[in-house]
Order: sequence, then structure tokens, then C-alpha cells
Amino acid sequence: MRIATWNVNSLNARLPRVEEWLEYAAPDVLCMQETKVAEASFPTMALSALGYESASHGDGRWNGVAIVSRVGLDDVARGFEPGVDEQGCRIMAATCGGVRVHSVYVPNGRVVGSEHYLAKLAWLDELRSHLERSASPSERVAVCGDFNIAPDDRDIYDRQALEGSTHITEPERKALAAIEDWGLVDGFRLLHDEDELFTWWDYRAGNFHKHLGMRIDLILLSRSLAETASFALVDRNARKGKQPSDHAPVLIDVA
DNA sequence: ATGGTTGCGAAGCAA
Repeated sequence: MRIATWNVNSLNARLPRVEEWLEYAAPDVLCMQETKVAEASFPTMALSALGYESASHGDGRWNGVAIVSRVGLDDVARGFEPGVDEQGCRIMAATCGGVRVHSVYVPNGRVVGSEHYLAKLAWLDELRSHLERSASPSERVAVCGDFNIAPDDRDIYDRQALEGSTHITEPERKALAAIEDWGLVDGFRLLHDEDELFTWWDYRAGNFHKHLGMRIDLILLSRSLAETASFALVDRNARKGKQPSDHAPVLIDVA
């Protein structure tokens, strides 16, 4: 079973690239983030034509997450518990091919110490609580998405250049570690321990071609699922060419 | 490597 995650930065703008990618990468499940599309106007038919069922959670303008699957899509749950993340549209889950799959878009945080940064840390804490309430680490669980955190210094291009900015601070990394401590492992890292295998590059200043990026898009797997991981890849080709997202998709094959 | 680009939506913000 091939599981993928991709921050598409507007599904409306990216639909041709997503369709192309589904055809050649052939994931069984694709989690998307920053779809920026309302549930009512989600391109369900276009994805159905490629053999994928869809479920989404979005308000149409900001954020938005989706899961598309060709191995079943059941028990869809949107947001955290009632009253939390009602406007954010940053998390949803579905059961696909026997795996409880989550698509998450962690808040960016903007500036270290700002209210948005504190909200990011609170959101990550809520994600840990949500997993405790709604899933079991002994089952087949995948938490996929744009975490807006580079797990360690292998995942950034230069420690000094980024000092003082978000995505690399200890509180963010500890919050991610607390989520992993629930019972998840970084699937991509199981199969690749090299540095500078980035998943996101700023559109500006030719950063992609200068190899100035971060690895912030992660596929976290429960242990039983992680044990079966056989192949993982960041598809940098999807970051090239006409109208790319600023993120590349990440995929992993599990049994 | 502090200067840039893209998306949304129609100016300026978020990333």
C-alpha cells in the first residue's frame, strides 16, 4: 500500500499537477494540505475519474485538508473534537485499506514567540491529545502532512542562517517528539538517514535550484505499520516544471 | 542565503 502526502498550495491551482501525479506515482492514498477549497466545490469528479474516492475538510479560502483513496475511504472524521479547530480546517482522518489515515496541516507559527507560534504549539499538543482519544498506537495508524517543523538539523540547509526562526526551535521539535512518543515513527527517516532531503522550498529567490529548503512534510507511522515500510521517496520532479506547489510530495510503501 | 514568489481576490496578507 502506497501512502503519500502533499501540500498542494491550492487544489484549484494545482489540479492538473495532482492528476498527473496520481497517474504516474499511483499512490493508494494521498493526503493533501492547503487545498484552499470548500468541501462543496471539491473536485470529486475529476479524482473519481482516476479511480479515487475523496473526502475533504475546508472552508474555501485558507488551509483545508483532504484524503483521496483507491483502497476505501470510511469513517471520515473532520477536525478535532467539537469546538476545536472548527474554523481551522487543518486535520481530518479516514480509514483506508485498514489504516487509520490522518491528513494534518500544522499552523505555520509565523514568528517565534508570537501568538501564532504559541497557537502552533497548542495545536500540536491538541493533536497528541486527539490521537490519544481517537486512535490506538497498537493499530495501523498513519499521520501524514505538513508539520511545519524540521525534525532535526539534517532537515534544514543551514542552522546559522535559520537561527531564531520557526520550524527549528526546541519547543516545536519537542512537541513533535511528544506526538511521536504516542507511538509513531518518522517513516521516511526509517529508510533514509541522509541530510538535506527537503520537501519544501520557498518560491522566492530560486531557493529550489539553490537547494535551500527544509524537510517538513512527514509520514508518521505506528510501529506495526512502520515495520513493513519498504520504500520511501520525496518526488522532487513534482516541484519542477509548470506551476508547481512549493512542496514536493512524499510517499512510502507499506504492506 | 534580508530578497525574493505564489495564491487568493481584487489590496494586501499569508506562506
